[in-house]
Amino acid sequence: MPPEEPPKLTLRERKKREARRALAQAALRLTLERGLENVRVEDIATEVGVSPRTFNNYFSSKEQAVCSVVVDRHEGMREALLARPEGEPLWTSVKQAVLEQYSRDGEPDRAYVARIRELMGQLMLRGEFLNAHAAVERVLAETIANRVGGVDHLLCRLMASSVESAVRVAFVNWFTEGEPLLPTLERLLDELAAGMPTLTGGTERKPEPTTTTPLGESLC
Amino acid sequence: MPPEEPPKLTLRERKKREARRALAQAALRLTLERGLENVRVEDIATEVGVSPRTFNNYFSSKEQAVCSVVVDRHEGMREALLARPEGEPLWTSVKQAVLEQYSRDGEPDRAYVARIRELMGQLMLRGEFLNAHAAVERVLAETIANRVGGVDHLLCRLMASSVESAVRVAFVNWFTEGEPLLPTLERLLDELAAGMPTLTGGTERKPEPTTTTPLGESLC
DNA sequence: CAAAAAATTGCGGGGCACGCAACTTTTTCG
DNA sequence: CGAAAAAGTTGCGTGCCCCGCAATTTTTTG
Repeated sequence: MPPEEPPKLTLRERKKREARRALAQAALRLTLERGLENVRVEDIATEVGVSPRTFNNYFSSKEQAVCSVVVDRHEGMREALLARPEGEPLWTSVKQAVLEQYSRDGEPDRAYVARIRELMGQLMLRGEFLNAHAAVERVLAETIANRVGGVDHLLCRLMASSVESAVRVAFVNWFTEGEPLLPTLERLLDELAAGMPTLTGGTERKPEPTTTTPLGESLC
Repeated sequence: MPPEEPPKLTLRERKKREARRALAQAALRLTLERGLENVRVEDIATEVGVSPRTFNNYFSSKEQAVCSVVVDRHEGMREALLARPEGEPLWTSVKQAVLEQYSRDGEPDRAYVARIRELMGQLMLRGEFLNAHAAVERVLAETIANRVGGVDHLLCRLMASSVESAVRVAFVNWFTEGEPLLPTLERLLDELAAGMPTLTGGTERKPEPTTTTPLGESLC
């Protein structure tokens, strides 16, 4: 029987992706349901109908599986940013790309928020979560560099990093205070673009060439 | 025998702190020496002359112990920031406080840097490391809020978060590129304060993405 | 369709984190 | 002071996790 559609990806590849997705999804669902400490690798594997050993072929820890959703966002982020019109100011592009990315899923329901918030209490997850964000950050920096013509890599990383900061802050504010995500996010990005004048008083005068001790290096 | 000095802290408390410090130090030293995967909890405990079980009374994981140095920095950060003169512009205060904090330790010798860099390859540590930074971030936000009179908590968190972003970016640049930490850090903080005009302002266009997008993400 | 390439699985080992129940040290107080 | 209480340490046992290895099954290739 000839396949109706000859997909670009080999059968093997499709199965792999599907398995990975299923495992991640199961991991997240179960964790939201019972809390991470009550989910054994075996449970996740069973849920998907695969051996526990196989789980570890895809993820090297439960935490990684749960957080892989976050990582998956970077692909969309890259595309969104690259899709912005050429002449547009960089800050506008970034802002729109980010906002677009985070308005995909509508405002989530209350119970869900509560669970997520609870999850973040789980320290195990926080590390992995931040790790995932760091991955997104890298892609964002790369894309920004690409966008502006690869001028100053350091600055691109700074921008990516602080944009992610805004996202995280808005996110936390959302699920702890219950305030809507997007308006907050937009405001924070605007503040970033302006150097946070609201806080610093707007009148930012040049403060001395800063006679700091220039040579020391820090450890870890 | 009457105690020469009546320390504020009870004997019990002093012993506890000392034990914790010793364990953290041993953990870091051994990890730098052999790499995290070749350090068992037992090794660390033995080094300090305490039972493995006791180690877990202080830290709930090796990683936590190794990264506790970072966490300890937040105390200094708060003090430094609060010590800045009253009228000083906020950005200056923050900048000085951060720079001061990271110029404490002197010579960074090459081998040491190499080890640290290697360490950051260890994903296990990255999560915990980022977690530690998040803790610092929290304290910083609090202190900033305190400094400016608790106006807008959200903005304070944004500032703290993006400042930590700058620190992280400078730090990574330091141990991957070998460039000096403090000048970079100073520059990044200045850029932050100005909304990153070098990237966004000036010539607001840079077509030709050069299509050199490296697609693969190395981690996760 | 058979050989090659790649994925899944069971097994076993080395560790880690932690609850629990002694046991020891420090602190408190009559 | 000295005994009870409070707090810290330790050994033991348990459950789970991660991974290397080798055998097996599935998919791809020529």
